[in-house]
Amino acid sequence: MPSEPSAPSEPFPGSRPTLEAVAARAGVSRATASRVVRGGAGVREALAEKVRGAVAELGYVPNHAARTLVTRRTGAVAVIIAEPEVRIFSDPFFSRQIRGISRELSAHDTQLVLLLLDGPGDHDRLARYLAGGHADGALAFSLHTDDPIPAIIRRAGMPTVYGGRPAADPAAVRYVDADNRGGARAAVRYLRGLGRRRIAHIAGPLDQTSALDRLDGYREEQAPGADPALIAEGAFTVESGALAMAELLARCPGLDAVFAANDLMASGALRVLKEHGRTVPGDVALVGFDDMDAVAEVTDPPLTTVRQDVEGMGRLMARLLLRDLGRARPEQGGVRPEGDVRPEDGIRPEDGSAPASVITPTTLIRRASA
Amino acid sequence: MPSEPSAPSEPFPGSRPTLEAVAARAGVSRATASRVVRGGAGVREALAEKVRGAVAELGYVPNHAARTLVTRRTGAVAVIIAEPEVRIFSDPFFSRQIRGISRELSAHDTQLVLLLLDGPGDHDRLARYLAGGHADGALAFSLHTDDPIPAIIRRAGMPTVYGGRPAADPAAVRYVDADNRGGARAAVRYLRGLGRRRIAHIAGPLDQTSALDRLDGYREEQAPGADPALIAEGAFTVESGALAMAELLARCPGLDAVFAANDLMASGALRVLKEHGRTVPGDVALVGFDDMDAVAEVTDPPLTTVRQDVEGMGRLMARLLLRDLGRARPEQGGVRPEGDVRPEDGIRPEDGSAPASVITPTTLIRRASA
DNA sequence: TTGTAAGCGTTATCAC
DNA sequence: GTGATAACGCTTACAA
Repeated sequence: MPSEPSAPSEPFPGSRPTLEAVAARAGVSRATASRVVRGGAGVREALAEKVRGAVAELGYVPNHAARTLVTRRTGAVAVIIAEPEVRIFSDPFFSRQIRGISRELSAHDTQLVLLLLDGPGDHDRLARYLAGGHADGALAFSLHTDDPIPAIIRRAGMPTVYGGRPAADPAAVRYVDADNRGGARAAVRYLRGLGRRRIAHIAGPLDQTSALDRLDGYREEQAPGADPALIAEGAFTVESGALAMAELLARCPGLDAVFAANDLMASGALRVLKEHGRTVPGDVALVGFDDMDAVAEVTDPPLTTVRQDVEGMGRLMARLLLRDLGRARPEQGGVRPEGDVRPEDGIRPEDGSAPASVITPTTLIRRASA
Repeated sequence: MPSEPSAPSEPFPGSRPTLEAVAARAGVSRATASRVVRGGAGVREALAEKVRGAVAELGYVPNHAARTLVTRRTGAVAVIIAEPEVRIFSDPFFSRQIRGISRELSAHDTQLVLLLLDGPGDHDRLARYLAGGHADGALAFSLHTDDPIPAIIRRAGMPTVYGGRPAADPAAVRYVDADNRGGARAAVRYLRGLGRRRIAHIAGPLDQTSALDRLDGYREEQAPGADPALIAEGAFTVESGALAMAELLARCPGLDAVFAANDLMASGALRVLKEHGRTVPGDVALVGFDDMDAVAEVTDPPLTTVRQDVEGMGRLMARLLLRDLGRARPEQGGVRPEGDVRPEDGIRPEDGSAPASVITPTTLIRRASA
């Protein structure tokens, strides 16, 4: 005997209506009801209409667990963020990226499960989570050279896209990164165009590829044989920028420009420059990186800086992953093999090898500091 | 005939081992294997040991969907953030709160599903999501007076805790909020203690309770009959703060202090004060709110401001919700009825009525601007 | 096109 | 204590 002879037109308090109830209500089999709920291909319109009616009256919503159990697809993507450093949350970088990711995922009815790892203790949890089949794919941010997380993810064997080029074996994975090197070059070139000749650099922590790439870009635009004393390493924080600046002033009192690897460090540098009686941009021109508006627009003077489209990068990460999951966006037109990502989205890395990673462009934003 | 006669000692490539396989391997029934996997109460130690061995050898991880299907518990909590305004992501407020939430949830093996709503178009998606039984409870941030989201959540009928006091019917829901009024009072009191007498206020958008409460606090500490022209409304952004400051200077050139409802507006105000030739804190003392370090430590001079423990508030939200879900933390000691939240965590609202909401304390952080 | 029925991997209710 | 066995709600061959 099938469930209720006649389902109530209002959803039950507590237990939600099942497909069985919808089928009964519409006078069809569960199979047909299921077909209609999933798009209705191959069902006579008359019946489909009845089923849709029943769905509406009953307020039916598919049970996700049941569906996942049989399809083996969760409709969810894990976003993995390791945060050994507090820094991550004192700048809006991740927020922005996540917003881009979220937008793209929800456009494809995919849920975002956020995994914030607090330290090595959480690695087990991550492994268990991925193994448990909670998510169909993963988006991860590669932070440090020696991060064990990529290995854990690889072991889980699910499609993954990284945010930022991983330090280890970047050719083996898919990633989306800003054109850090190009952005740095543009910054230095701009300073040179201003007539500056003794351009210092405050680098980020050199176990992160973004910091390394910016340093590389800086070096490439320097006059050959430039003084290595013009480079100081910071940690992407305000304080470290201040420290580095003090060090640079001591070593090279004659510097007339500074390119800092991010805005936070630039703001620290700015403070120290003022304390030492240097005017900005008069005595020293200053350029940052990130265009983190909460900082760059707030300093005095506001920072000239290199902008990266963080939200766009997030969207791109999600899009790449969805493609791997076989859920490329339909409204985007036909999906060309390896072609979902259009030229405007970024620049392909030279190698052009298997996992098509994407490098997104940066722009120099002129404000008052240089 | 049951599945494999003898399971392989290495996990299959592709399909993961099931409980059935573990049971077979250990020579017990599926029921017993299940008991062990879930804690092993009521199973002879010898057998339990065998099962644990099989689990380890096979690399067994429970299938989440199957478990959810029968227990009707997902082990996930939805975190709902509406972001009509870009502001949300240009300040680290949500990032911090989410980190607190994440920490508490993962300590209880609960997943965080992030729902970022991009506008009214996403309301359907939210309703469907909640109805689909993806999550056991919800954490939401109430942003505006007329937000329809609370109604949607209520209709879904799941335990919910709000971040920030909702404008509508706050007594009907559980929430965690900072002591905005108290913080504002402390700020103004401090300015008065400095000998300032014409203290202006740059309020936040008055359709948010946080802005309202800060305004109330300001008013309460003002000398009775203070000039209402000393109040200007902003929008929690740098630019709006600048605009408000210009307006205030025009209306009340004699002002000697400003209390801004957040740091971003304070920084905008600071810029305008300088442009008008006023020194800070010499001519005008300035106090912000939030202690958003990326801003408060970066301005010149750094901001004196009111700090709220955002991460702690996030943790508290999660803890309250977990309690409602019957998953109060064990290591916290016995769970007293309505008593999981200790006094140090915050101040109970006066009413003391049913949904025990929590108000967390604020602290004045002295820097150079006042 | 539509219906029947066999799972999907667990948990939970019983007997034993 | 332990083991059959019936759900849980859905998708999907396979038949009709």
